[in-house]
Amino acid sequence: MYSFTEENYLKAIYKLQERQEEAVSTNAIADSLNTRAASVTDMVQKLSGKSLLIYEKYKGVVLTEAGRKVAIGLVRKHRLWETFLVDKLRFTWDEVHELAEQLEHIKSEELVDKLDEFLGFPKHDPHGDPIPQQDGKMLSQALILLEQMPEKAFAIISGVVNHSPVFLQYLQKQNLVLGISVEVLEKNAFDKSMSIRLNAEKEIQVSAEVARNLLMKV
Amino acid sequence: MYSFTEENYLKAIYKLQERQEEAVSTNAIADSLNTRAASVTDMVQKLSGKSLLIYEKYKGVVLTEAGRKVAIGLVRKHRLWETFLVDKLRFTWDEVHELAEQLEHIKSEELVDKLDEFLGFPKHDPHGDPIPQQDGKMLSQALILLEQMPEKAFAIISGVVNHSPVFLQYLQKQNLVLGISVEVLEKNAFDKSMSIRLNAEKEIQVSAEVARNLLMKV
DNA sequence: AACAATTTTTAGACTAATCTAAAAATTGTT
DNA sequence: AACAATTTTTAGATTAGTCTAAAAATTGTT
Ligand SMILES: [Mn+2]
Ligand SMILES: [Mn+2]
Ligand SMILES: [Mn+2]
Ligand SMILES: [Mn+2]
Repeated sequence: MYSFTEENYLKAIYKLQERQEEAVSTNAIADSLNTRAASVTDMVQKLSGKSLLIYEKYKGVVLTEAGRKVAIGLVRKHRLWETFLVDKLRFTWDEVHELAEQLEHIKSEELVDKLDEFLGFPKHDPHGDPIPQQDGKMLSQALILLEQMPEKAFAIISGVVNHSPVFLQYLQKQNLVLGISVEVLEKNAFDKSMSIRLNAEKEIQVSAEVARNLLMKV
Repeated sequence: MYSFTEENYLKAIYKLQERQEEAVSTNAIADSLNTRAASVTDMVQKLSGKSLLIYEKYKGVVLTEAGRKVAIGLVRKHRLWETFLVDKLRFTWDEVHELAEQLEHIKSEELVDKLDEFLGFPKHDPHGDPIPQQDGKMLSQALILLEQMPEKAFAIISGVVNHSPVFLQYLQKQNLVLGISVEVLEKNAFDKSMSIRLNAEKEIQVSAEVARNLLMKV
């Protein structure tokens, strides 16, 4: 078993690696974990010794298959717990991330699998992120940003880029939640704000900042 | 907030204090936490500095009201999580203790209260132990041991003294589970074993060891 | 190619929690 | 009351994870 701290490093590296193809830098890891580069160097040397990642001095790190497996297991647990908190305990989607950060470190394969079953094998968490299955696979839909949609196009709100509570609370208040259908009425060339219609009913304005943080399924 | 380790010490001291009136000894704590007396001395000095217990050199420790509150909070979380695992996730009563040992350290008042509500405010955990409420109070029924019951008496199985998985599995197999009504048919003077009837139906034999580990509600 | 800026590593120190071994205090027995 | 046995505390070390400051390597710019 891996320590709480080791697990957090592996998940952070996995998330950084997700976007880019290159090795993950020491500073990038330090930033994402709110720690110092020196601490990161120590830890990646330790994780390298356990064959969870490949580390070359001054070259950054890449997870091994073993490291990736651990990280995906953590993502699976994190997203299942978030789903439990929202679907069963009636937390709102802006309240669950920090709790899931704790719960994802509970050690038990059986627990996570039974939780998965109890929740009805959900495919997505409360933020629209895909939930990895037992075998580590997860379905990734092709989503586009709201800002990329042309006028007159239709799509369904299916995810968020920014996961901050303040953004999620704003979306909730505007009823910009998962599953809502959106029609683009007008794109303002000046400030990139948009007029959109929700569920063929209410018409609202959203800023460019909002438009570039909403993921849509066409 | 208190560390994982501090919490474990507080709960262990609380449990040891429950039975006896006197101060809890260093060795008793060391035994119950599988650690060394020297480590216990260090930690109780630290907890004393935080006013969670009263420590006098060579005299043992007693929890303060603050320390007691923390410990009861942990017991509440432990027993609610056990109830969740059995009632919702379909674990058996012999499987949940170790998992609850992890889950009881998740930090969130709101989570435990919502879990309580989700479970329908249960009064007892899967082993018959009372679940403390938000205010720290818990109802304690007067229970007696099966071995103390006279012949021809009736009572309901309401708790266990020994919580070990092997004992719980044995009880399950014999259908000696919570809620079953028991009639004492005969007490064997030689080996203290007993003949009992379950739910006015099946008749079985239980050893003295079993009889002194089953708690009954008259 | 040389130098400056940035990134990364190393060296050394700190904290929380633990241990062993030895010293000190308490308890039990004669 | 004296001494032995037991319990508890102290002293000093260890491990995981972290930090700051300084050294080393890499990258960017002229
Ligand atoms: Mn999250
Ligand atoms: Mn999420
Ligand atoms: Mn338990
Ligand atoms: Mn229990």
